[in-house]
Amino acid sequence: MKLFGANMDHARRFNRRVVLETVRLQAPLSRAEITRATGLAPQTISNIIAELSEAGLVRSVSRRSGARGQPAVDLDINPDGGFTFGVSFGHGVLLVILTDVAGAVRDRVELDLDFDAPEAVLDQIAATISAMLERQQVARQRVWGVGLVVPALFQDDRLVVLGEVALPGWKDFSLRQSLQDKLGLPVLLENDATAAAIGERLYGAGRTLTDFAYIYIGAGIGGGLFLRGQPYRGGYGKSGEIGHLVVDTNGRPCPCGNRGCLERYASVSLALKALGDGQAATVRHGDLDRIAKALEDGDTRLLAWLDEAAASLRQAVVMIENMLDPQTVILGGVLPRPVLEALIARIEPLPRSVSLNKAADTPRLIAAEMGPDTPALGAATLPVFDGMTPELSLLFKQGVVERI
Amino acid sequence: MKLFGANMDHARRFNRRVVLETVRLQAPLSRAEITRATGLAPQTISNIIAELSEAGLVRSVSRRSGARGQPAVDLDINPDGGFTFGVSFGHGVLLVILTDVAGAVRDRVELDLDFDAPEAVLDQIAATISAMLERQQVARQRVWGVGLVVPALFQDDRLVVLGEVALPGWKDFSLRQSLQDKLGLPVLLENDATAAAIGERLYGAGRTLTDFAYIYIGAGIGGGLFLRGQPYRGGYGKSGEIGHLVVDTNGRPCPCGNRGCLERYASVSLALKALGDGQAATVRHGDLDRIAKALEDGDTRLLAWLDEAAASLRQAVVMIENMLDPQTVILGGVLPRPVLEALIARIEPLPRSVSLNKAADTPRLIAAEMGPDTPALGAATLPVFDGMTPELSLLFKQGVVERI
DNA sequence: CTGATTAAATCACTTCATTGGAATAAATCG
DNA sequence: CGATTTATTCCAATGAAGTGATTTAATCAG
Repeated sequence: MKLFGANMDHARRFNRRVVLETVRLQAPLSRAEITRATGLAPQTISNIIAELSEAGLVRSVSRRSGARGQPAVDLDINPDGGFTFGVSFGHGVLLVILTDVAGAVRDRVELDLDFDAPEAVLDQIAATISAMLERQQVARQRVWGVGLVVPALFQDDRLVVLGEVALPGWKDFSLRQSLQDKLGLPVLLENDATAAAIGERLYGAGRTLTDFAYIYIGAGIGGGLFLRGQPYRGGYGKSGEIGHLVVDTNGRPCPCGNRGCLERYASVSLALKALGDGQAATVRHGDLDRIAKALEDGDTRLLAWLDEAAASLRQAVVMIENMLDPQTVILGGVLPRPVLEALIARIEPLPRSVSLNKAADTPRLIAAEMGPDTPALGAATLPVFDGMTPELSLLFKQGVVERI
Repeated sequence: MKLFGANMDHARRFNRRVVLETVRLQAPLSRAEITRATGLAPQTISNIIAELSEAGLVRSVSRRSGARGQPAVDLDINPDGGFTFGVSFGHGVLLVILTDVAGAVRDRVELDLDFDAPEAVLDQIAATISAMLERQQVARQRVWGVGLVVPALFQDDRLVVLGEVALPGWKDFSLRQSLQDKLGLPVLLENDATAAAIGERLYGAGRTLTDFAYIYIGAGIGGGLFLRGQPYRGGYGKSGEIGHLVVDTNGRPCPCGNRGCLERYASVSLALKALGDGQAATVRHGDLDRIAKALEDGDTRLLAWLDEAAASLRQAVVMIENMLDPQTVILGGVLPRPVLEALIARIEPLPRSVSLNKAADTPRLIAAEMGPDTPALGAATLPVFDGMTPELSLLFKQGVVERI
C-alpha cells in the first residue's frame, strides 16, 4: 500500500477538473457562481477559465441581464472540445459510436460481428474509426480516447471467465493494449455494467448522484457500483458480480456451484429461452426487437419471465440496499425501454430495507436513461470520465487521459 | 453535489497526513525511505518530519548502520504524541479506555451500566474520563478526542431503529453533541461494526488492507465496510446492514418483514437463547464468559448454534464477495476468541465466488484481532483515524480533529 | 437623464508549500 | 586514508492560489 503525496501540479490539475466538472453539471453558470460553488478565489477561477477556454473545453454562451451589477458571462462545455469513441461487442453486432465531450452522439456505425480471430476484429474497428473521423471532419488529435466494452470481467486486461456467458476463444488476448497500439489512441477497457454505470453518472439518471448501484441486464447480469462519486471495482477489480447473488436458497443450480443465483432468473438469455429460442447463450441481432414485440403482443411466456425476473431482482435490490445503502438503484442494460419499465413495475413495491427511512424525493429504483445503445455509449464515456473527473487519486495514476 | 477546489493549505495538510500514515504503517523507517514511498522531494520530507517532530507526533529512534553512506535515522510514531478515549455501551457495562496514538491501551475502566436517563450516563462518562486523565497524568489538551460506540445506526447523530435490537428510550437524544459540550473535547459517534472495522484497519488484521468487509457479531449482526482505504457509510450513512441479508429465502420470519435474515441465525443473542436464556435480546455482563465456557464444555446446544450460524454466515460472505470483491472478509465482534475461531472453522470451506481467482496469499476469511474489548477499542481509534488518515476529501470537512 | 449602487471580472502583487541543485555529514569499501 | 555511497540539509527558485484595489457594466432611484 503506497501513499502518494500531493504537489502543486496535482492541486492544479485537480482544480482544473473541479471547475470543468462544475461547469459540466451546472452549466450555464458564470465565473462568480463557480467561485461560490468551489470555494476557490475569483481570481483563481478567472485564470482557470481562461486556460480552459484557450484549450477549447469551455465556451462563453451569453451575458445574463435583468440583475444589478456587471452582467455575468454564462459558460458551458464546448462540445467541440473533444471527442471519444465507444466500441461494444455483443448481441451479434459490433457497434462503434463517436460522441463529443458534451455527450452528444455524432456518428454511429453498426457492423455484423462474426467472431473471427481477435486481430481481424481489431483491424475492422481501426478501419471504422478512421472512416468516421474522416466523415465527421474530426482531427485525430482531438480524440481523447476509445472506450471498449466487453460483456465480461477482466483482470489486468485479460478476460476472466466465471459463469457460462462469455466470449469464446478470446481468453488470453490483451485486447486493450493491442487496440491501443494499433490506433495510437488511449484505449480504456471496462465491463459492460461498470461502463453503463459511468455513462449514467455522466449523462443519465446518475448525473447528480454520488452513490448508486447499477444493475445491468444483458446476456447475463452484471452490476456496476458508483461509490463516493467513483466507480468501485473492488479489491481485485471484480466487484459487482451480482448475477451470483443467491435469491432463492433452494433454487436452480448454477454453474458457479451454488443454487438460486440471480442470473438463473433474470437475463436476456432467459427471456429468449422463455420465448422458445433454444440457443440463447449469446444474444444475437434482432433478439431484442423480438422481446419488445412479445411484450406488445402480451405474450404470456414473456410475461411469466418478467414476473420471475422481477421477483428475483426484488431480492437483489434489497440486498444491495442493506449492504451499501445507496442513494438509489438504477436498472438498465440492453432491454428495450418498454420492457425495462414493465420489469420495474413488477419489481415494485419493494420490501422493507435500510433505505425505507431515506428522503422521499429519491425513488429506491429507477430506470436507466441511455437506451439500447447502452454498452457503446457507456464505452464512449470512459475517456471523458478519465479526463474530467476530479479525484486526486486519479492524478497519481499513470496513463490517465491528459487533456488539461 | 458541491465540489471543492484544493489550495496549498489542503495539499499541505494532506501531505502531513500521508507522511504520518506512512510512518505509522512502515515504522521504523528513515526520511529517505519516506521520500521514496511518497514520491515527495527529500527536502519536503525533511521539512515535514521537522514539523511533526516539533509537534511531538514523530520521534527518532535509532541510527541504522552496516550499510554504506551516511546512516539513516529511523523514525516512528511517538506514542506520547496524543491520546484518545474510547467509550462503549453494551452487554451490560460501560467501558472506557484510554489509548495513545500508537494504539496501546494506557488505562481501562469498566462500570456497571443501568440505563438511566442519558444525562446521568454522560455525567458518569465525563467523571470517569477526568479521573483517568488525572491518574495517568495526561494533559487534557493532548487528548485528540473521544470515540463513542453504540450498537445501533445513526442519522445526523440520532439513533435509527430498524430491527429489534436497540437501546430503549434514547431515540431522540443527540448523544454526540451533548457529550462533546460536556467534555469540551471532540466526540465522534459511530456504530459498533464500523468502529471495529476502523480499529482493525489501524491496528489489527486490516493494517495493510484498503478494501475489506467486517462482519461484526454482537447482540445483533452488523457490517462495516472499508473501501479504497476509507470507511464506507453509504449514501445515507447506513451501509453495512448485513444482518438483514437473506440467507434462507424460506427461513425464519424477521421483524424487518422479510424471511431468513442473517440476524435470525447468527448473533450472540441467539447463542444465549440456544443456551437456554429466555431474555436474550440484550447481552448482559458475564454472558460472553458463559458462551466461552459452553464451548469448552462441548455443550451440544452451543455447537448446534455454531453450525447454524456458520451456515448462514457462509452465505453472507459469498454475497459480500460477489458484490464487492474485497481483499478479505474479517469476522469479529464481541465473541471470545476461541468461539470466533470455532465459528470460522465451521464456515470454511467457502463455496465458489468471484474471490476464487484472487492471489492465494490473502485468505478469504480471517478473524479480527482486537478481542473482547472491540467496541471500546474501535471507539478509541475514531479520533486517531480522523486526525491521521490522508484523504483529501476529509480536509474539506468541518470539525475534523485537527492536530497538524 | 444622471449619479448611486451593485456585482462581475481583472490587474498587479503577495504568499507559501514544494522543489531543485549544491553542499555537507557520516558511514563503508578498497 | 582517500574514494565512494547515501542521507540529510541549506538556499534560492518555481508556480500555484490568494488578496486588495480597480475597472467594467448593468440596474435603481429621483
